[in-house]
Amino acid sequence: MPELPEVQTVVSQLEQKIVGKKIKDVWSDWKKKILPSFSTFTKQVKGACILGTRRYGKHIVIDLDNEYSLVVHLKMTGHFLVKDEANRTTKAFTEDPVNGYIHHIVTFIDGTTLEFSDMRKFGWLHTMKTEEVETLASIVSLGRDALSPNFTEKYLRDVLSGKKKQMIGAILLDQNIIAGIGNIYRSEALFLAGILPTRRVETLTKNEWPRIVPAIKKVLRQALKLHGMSDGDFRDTDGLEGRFQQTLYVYGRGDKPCKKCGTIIERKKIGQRSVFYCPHCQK
DNA sequence: AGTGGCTCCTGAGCGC
DNA sequence: TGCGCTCAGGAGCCAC
Repeated sequence: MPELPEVQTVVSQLEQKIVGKKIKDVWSDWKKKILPSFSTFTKQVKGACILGTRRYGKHIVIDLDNEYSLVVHLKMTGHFLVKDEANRTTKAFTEDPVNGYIHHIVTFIDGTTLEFSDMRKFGWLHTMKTEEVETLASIVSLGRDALSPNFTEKYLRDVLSGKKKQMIGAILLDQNIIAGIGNIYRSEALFLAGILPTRRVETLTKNEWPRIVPAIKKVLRQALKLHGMSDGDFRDTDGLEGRFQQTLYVYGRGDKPCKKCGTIIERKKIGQRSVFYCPHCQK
């Protein structure tokens, strides 16, 4: 569920909230998702201070001042909560069931905690030398970041020149081509671009090509502004929902009328994932 | 090269 | 009421 806008929301909030803090202790009740091991993790982070945060596609990187870094993937339902004396008992933390699946906790010496809630336990944390972060397999293989200036129509055309038979809907999900898009924003971006997800790359016209990259950037920027979307499980570090779901045109709207033309939105599977599209607005 | 299926995991929603 | 089924989904992996 967390895609680029949600992950960037978390990275920005962590930058504001935990940089400079010193780690006192760590705890986990789901150690199999801490790599390379919980004991290594403990040794490498205890006593270190947070230097800063970064994002690679959907990966979160938390750099420490001891030459180690913590790389995190939220996968589907993972999210970070930052709790302190002042906010620990807010309703978002105590009453929202989505925030109640805490499996990992980092405690700072000032009493603040960085907690990782993850209902489905797919998310992972991986400690390594800071200099090794960019060599991690799932990071080194990433395509250009969807919001980076170097993600351009030319880049997309070049990288897709060897993938003419693939469906554009599958392309948008491929992190090794474009980093950051997930199942929600691929449907939304293709709606904005007016292109059916099932279209093969080789059939895209000269009028359609220039619409793809701007549509992707537009939908991601809009979502980022609203702290992402939380139809399901995403929460920001305050435990609060994003607001983008109110602006969805097609995702999750199967059998409902298109907000632009009234045609019934259809749903289909590409791979194992649902894509939603308007058969009238998208060609 | 391009698909399809399985896996990790849990909760929601459904049919009976 | 409660059981069992299916689905949701990021991404790696394997098979055809």
